[in-house]
Formats: sequence, structure tokens, C-alpha cells
Amino acid sequence: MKFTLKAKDSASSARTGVFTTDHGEVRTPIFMPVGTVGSVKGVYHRDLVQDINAEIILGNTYHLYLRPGLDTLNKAGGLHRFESWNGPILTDSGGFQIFSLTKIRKITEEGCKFQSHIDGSRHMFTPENNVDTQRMIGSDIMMALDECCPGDADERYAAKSLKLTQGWLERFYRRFCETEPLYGYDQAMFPIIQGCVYPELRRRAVDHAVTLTGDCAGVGGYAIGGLAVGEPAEQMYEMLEIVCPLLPEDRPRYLMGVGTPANILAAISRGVDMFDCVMPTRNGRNGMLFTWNGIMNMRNSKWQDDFSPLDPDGASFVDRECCKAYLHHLFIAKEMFAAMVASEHNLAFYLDLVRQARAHIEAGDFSLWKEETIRKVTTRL
RNA sequence: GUGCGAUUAGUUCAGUUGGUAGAGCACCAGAUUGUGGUUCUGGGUGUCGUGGGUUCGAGCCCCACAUCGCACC
Repeated sequence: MKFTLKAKDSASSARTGVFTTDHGEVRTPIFMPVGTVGSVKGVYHRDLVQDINAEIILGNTYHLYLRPGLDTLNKAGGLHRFESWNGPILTDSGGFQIFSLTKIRKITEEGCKFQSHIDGSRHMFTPENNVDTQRMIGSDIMMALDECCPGDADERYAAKSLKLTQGWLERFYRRFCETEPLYGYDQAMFPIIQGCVYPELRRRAVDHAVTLTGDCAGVGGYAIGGLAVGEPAEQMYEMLEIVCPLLPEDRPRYLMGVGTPANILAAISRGVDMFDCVMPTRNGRNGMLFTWNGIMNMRNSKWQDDFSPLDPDGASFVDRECCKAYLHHLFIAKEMFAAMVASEHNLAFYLDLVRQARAHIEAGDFSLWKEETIRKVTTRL
């Protein structure tokens, strides 16, 4: 994987670039739709490509490992062929899922034991078998196995957690270097910077990861994890201001799991290049729409008789073909089509947002545009 | 026609020895950040079928009427 820096904003740390994988190019800053179990819920690949303009999507190691399982994925020839997506795929390692949705888990230095949320069966992820698993899935970018520390953890716990993550990173990296891709195309890995909301821990985490992996061409970029997990947004921005300047300039930076449109613009201005978040799809499925004019809850009865288009300034065909009253009706009637329309719209909006951010960084007026846009998109309609 | 039962929130139903009403769902809002098609939080929206009576006080007791259901002529 190769990253080329293209333009830098003079008034902020925002930048544009492009990275290349064997499945295609990705322009940064970019938003990556989440396709946990091998599908971006409710959206055809055709629409992802032609309407939403997605350039890379996510899959999740935890979910895919449990179902359909490695055997099936391997027989299929990897996740790309299995789900018929020819663009780049990034897989999360599953560390976050073990933190967020498995209550029954035991984390040790060796790895993480957990029970399946599907059938209660017992499993263990180690850094080594996690590399093997992501090789089997065949993603273009694999994420290191980490422990996601809660946003309200005290410094002692956060330090202990970081030490564990660092040990896992060393082993993950070693295994990554020792093994080869299985399906004939290149795979990169991203270390994950943890350290909770503690500046010194964050600095230590960057130093450790960059010292360990900085010379390796296979390390495609660096991720910032453990943010947007309960701490105030301002604290998240502070951490970005500490971490980003310490990361190598010639590698993309990925802020995991973030976030709202405002979060994304704020992070871009602090030097972040990649984002993923369930918000446009999950919240979309539940009636929340992000538009250029603000945020709407389509379940609200105020839309009952509003026949104006969803988002007159929107990038998707649904923004013009579908009116607010109709989408409101679909949600109230619990039609699955409601979730599809909302997901299509929200993802198109997110991709449009980063596309416009790129254009304004390159035009040199990003900061002004960002302030104006944050004000617009955070309005409650 | 006769007998029995029912009638309380949008709906299905609770409601103690008589002290001006509650629950689920629905509805109305809010939350959701490396996805369990969710989950969580808050909100009661009522002429207790109608009209009388007893009582300090009636959703509850008495009478009449209305409507619905069941059974029997």
C-alpha cells in the first residue's frame, strides 16, 4: 500500500492525499462505510459505487470469524470474492467488539477469551491467530488487535491497558512480517494508538508504534483508537492534537469509529485522513438523517405533510426522488425500505462531505468552509 | 323475547374492604460514534358507556337505559 500526500492546508493541519491498494485507489480524507458481516446493511454494492461513491468499505474480523466462518471465506477465495466487492476492504481486528458486545470475556497477556454473542461458544483471539484470521479474510488493510480502553478509565487502568496493547502489537507485527497474503494481492496493516485521554500515554503509544513499525513498507498507516467511547468531544480533539503531529507525515491516519459530520471535519482539520462510523447507517436505520441543512429525525410527526425533497443539496438520487413525508411514512410503517433510503442518503452525504472537504483543502479555503459547514450540519431541523 | 357476561387511555386489559385511576403495546419526544435490523431515557394522551340514586366521598354499591358478546326460546 502506497500513500501520496497531495495538498496541505495552510491554516490547519488538514491535508489531502491518495493511497493505492491492489483493489484500487482511495482519496483522503475519506469516510469508509461499515459492512460488518460482509454487507453495508441495506445498500447494494452498485449504489455504493455509482451513487454513494464509496471508495473503500469495512468488514469485521470478530463477526466474520463467527459467521460465516473462516472455512467458508477461504473456500470462497476471500471476502472480496465472497461478497462481490472489487474495491478495497479494511477489516477491524475485533478488539472493539470484544470490548463492546461480549460481556463474558477474559483478557490476559496471551490474548482475549470470549464467548460468541450468537451461540455462546468459546473462542480466543491472540495477536498471532488474529493475523492469520485476517489473512484468511483477505482484507487490503488489517487492523492490529488491541484493547479498547473505556473513555472514563483512570490513568492507572489506561496505562496497564496500553501496555497490553503494545505487547499485542509487537506480536501482531511479528506475525504479520512472517506471513504472506493468501489470495495473490497485497495486505497492509495498521497499528492502533491507544492511551485513553492521557497525553503522556498517547505520546508513549505513538513512540512505541512508530519505533517498532516505522521502517516497514507493509505498515500502511496508523490508527487512533479508544476515542469517542464516552469522553467529551473536546478531549478527543485534544488527543488528536497530541497524536497527529507525532505520526509520520507520509502515512494516512485513521480515527476509528468517528463520528458525527462535525467530529469528522474537526478531525480532518487536525490531520486525520480516514474515518469509519456506524452512525450514518445505524442511526439512519432508526430514522436519523444527516443533511447539508441539518439533522432530521424522520420519525417526528412534523414531517407528516412535508412533501419537499429529502435534501435539495444532497448527492444521492434518493434526495430528489424521495420526499420527507414519504420517508416519514415508511419509518412509521416500519417498512424495510425506510432503512434502505436513509442509509443510502446518509452514506452519500458522508462521502459528499469528505469529497467537499478535499476540494476545499486543495482550494485553500478549508477552515472557513469548515466553520460554516459545521454550523449548518449541526442544526436541528 | 329471556337469561348471563362485558363496557376504564388510541388499543388490549388491571383496578384491593367505596377514598377522583394504572400496565403492556401504540403514540409523542430525546439519546445512539472500530453495527446484535437495535437498545436506552423521558412523557399519560382519561366526561371510568349514558342518566339517575345511596354515601362526607362511587370506576367499585343500587335502578333504568344503550351498545357488544354468549347461551336459550
